[in-house]
Amino acid sequence: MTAAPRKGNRARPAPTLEEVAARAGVSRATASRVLRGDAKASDRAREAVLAAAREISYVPNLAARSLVTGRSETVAFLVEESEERMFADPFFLGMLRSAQEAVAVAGLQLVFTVMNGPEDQERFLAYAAGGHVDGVLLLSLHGRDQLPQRLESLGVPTVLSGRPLSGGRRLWYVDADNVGGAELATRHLLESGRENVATVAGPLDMCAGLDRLAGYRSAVEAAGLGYDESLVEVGDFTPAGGHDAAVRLLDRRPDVDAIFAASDLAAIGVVRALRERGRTVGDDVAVIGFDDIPAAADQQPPLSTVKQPIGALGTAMTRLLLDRIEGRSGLARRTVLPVELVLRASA
Amino acid sequence: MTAAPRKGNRARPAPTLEEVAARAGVSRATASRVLRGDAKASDRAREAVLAAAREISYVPNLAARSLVTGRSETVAFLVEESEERMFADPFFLGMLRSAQEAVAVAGLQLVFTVMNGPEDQERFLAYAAGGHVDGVLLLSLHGRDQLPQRLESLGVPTVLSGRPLSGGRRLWYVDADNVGGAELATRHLLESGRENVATVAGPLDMCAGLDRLAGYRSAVEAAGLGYDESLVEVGDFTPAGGHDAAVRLLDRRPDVDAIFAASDLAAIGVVRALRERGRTVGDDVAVIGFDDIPAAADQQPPLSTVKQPIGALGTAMTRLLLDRIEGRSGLARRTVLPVELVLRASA
DNA sequence: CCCGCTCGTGAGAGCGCTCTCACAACTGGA
DNA sequence: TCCAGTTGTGAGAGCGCTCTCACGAGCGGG
Repeated sequence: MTAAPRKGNRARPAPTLEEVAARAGVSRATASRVLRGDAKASDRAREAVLAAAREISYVPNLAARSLVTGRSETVAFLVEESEERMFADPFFLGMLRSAQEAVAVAGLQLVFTVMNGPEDQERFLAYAAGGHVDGVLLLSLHGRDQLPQRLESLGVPTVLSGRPLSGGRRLWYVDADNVGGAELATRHLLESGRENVATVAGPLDMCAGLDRLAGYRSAVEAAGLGYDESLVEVGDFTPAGGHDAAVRLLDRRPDVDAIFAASDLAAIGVVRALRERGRTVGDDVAVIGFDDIPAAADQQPPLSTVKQPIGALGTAMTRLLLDRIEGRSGLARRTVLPVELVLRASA
Repeated sequence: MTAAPRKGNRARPAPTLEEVAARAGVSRATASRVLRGDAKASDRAREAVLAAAREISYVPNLAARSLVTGRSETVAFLVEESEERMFADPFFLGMLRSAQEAVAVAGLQLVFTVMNGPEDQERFLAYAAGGHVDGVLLLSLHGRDQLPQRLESLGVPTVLSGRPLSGGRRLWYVDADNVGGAELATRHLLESGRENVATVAGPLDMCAGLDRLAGYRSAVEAAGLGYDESLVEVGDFTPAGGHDAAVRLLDRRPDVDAIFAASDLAAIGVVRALRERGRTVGDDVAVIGFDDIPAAADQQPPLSTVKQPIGALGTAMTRLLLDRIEGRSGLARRTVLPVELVLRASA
């Protein structure tokens, strides 16, 4: 480490509350009260303090405040994905956007972190538990990762996007109705006369992947068809993963006439694979995705999909976290938002 | 304010350095030295402290550390745009991504803020000057906004994306060669035999808009053609703005046979307007954009453009800011990265 | 054997704020 | 007139850490 100057390159040290108080002719306590907007302060004192603060461009030192209040007025938005995936997936971006908006409305700040490996996790844990954030919004938890449990046990309130694979009873989360949405899509395909309705599932180490597969299965069985494993191919939530899964699926079952893909991104890959095989999307093979990302409507043909309320999801997560931080009681640990089927030309 | 519990919902108060020291049988000073990785500490002390810390799950309180070091190990990524624009523009997203990566590599955290109005600005100023961030990356500064100057004067090192309209001598920034890129594009259009080369300029309250217009003008004049205002229409960096500007342009000058748009997003709007008028893009009217966002290559026809090194821009900004924070000397206040012409079917 | 080292250590002074507590200065009802 | 209640204020004790400084132990060279 070089001999870095403290506190930026500021010419003189930042003014302190002490100086404001002295200038206003009151005590530190009174100055603090006024500056925090505490009701009990005389008008005379208030004006003097405010004027003094303005005159010397006083800005309260947040670290000092934080030290005593135990609050940082900051929450973290943490994504367990590569930067690549984070920025390629409109779902994550939509969540980031709505979380950022909701946090700003509440007057807090958002720390945005992308987590790639275990060492990132340790670093983040130290950061969060160190008191630089009041809570964590956690997206894309994989497998049985114990991160949320560890955060909670260190006293950091955490809200997940999506039901976790383990610890679902004790953790807090907001989710879309993945099972219901997958049922909706699959049932529609079945009812529109398709005979061999396949699915390109999402990653099975994530609850969204499992739930959407469960919804598919449930709809198939409800139609009295029996669950046929040869119609199920596991992919992931990316176009490449969807494409490859569709290729494997078509090799095995060329008679497929409908595919429910576990995400729109995967569906885009599925459509590409179908084209490569000379199949017509919509007509020959119906395709339904999941998410309703903006690009879905721009596909050729426009992609039918299960619309997730992405903005509402992000807002709900953030509100829940903020309410927990505020110590509000009577909050539900789990919130499940409804989804809806959006039919376009692809199905 | 409700009576919120301090420090989350933690059962017992977080362990302090004091407790680690007691458990390890050393002083607070020694424990601190070990935990910070300070060289001078005996192996015996080191092991004892590390073991004690592990046993009681000690995590240093960052607010306390911050209070004495004056550093927060956090930088802000601030965009002066609406959430809408921030998330619709791949340029901003690319900058966010590369900044986030570079900051993480350095072991710091990123606070992500979108600023919509003047009151947001005041709030951010208080936050930044309050010591919760060590520096600011500022994007999309409009007009003669004095925010960077104010930040600097409060001791917060700031690095801008793009040369500011005012204060360019004293502020720090990283920019692409906007003038050169616009010249490149315009010259190419001229040299490929186009006679009425128009431009849909960017917003003129931003340096990128002005510089790209200046580059266009310089190329036109270098070709001995004289600057014709009827071939210039001001738009903004959005598809809608580009579309509307192109419509006005085509109304006025139906003889236009080439358009240089100040951004790819604007170019997409221009192409749409051209189509609506029954003009063929590439053939009838050549179009070149600016930025080389991923969507440029996916357009029909693929869009020629001036490629900005978005990732390198974000990385350079971040490195510069971190170097300033570290107090490194001999840093250049301005960095201008080269651009290149990418030719596709649209020109 | 003593001097001047280096090296690890601990005591203690803050960093700038909030918050509790005690107190003085007023109120108004008996 | 007195006493309870209210209201604004200041003194002072931390919050948990880092960092300076002084000190004692250990060392080799004169």
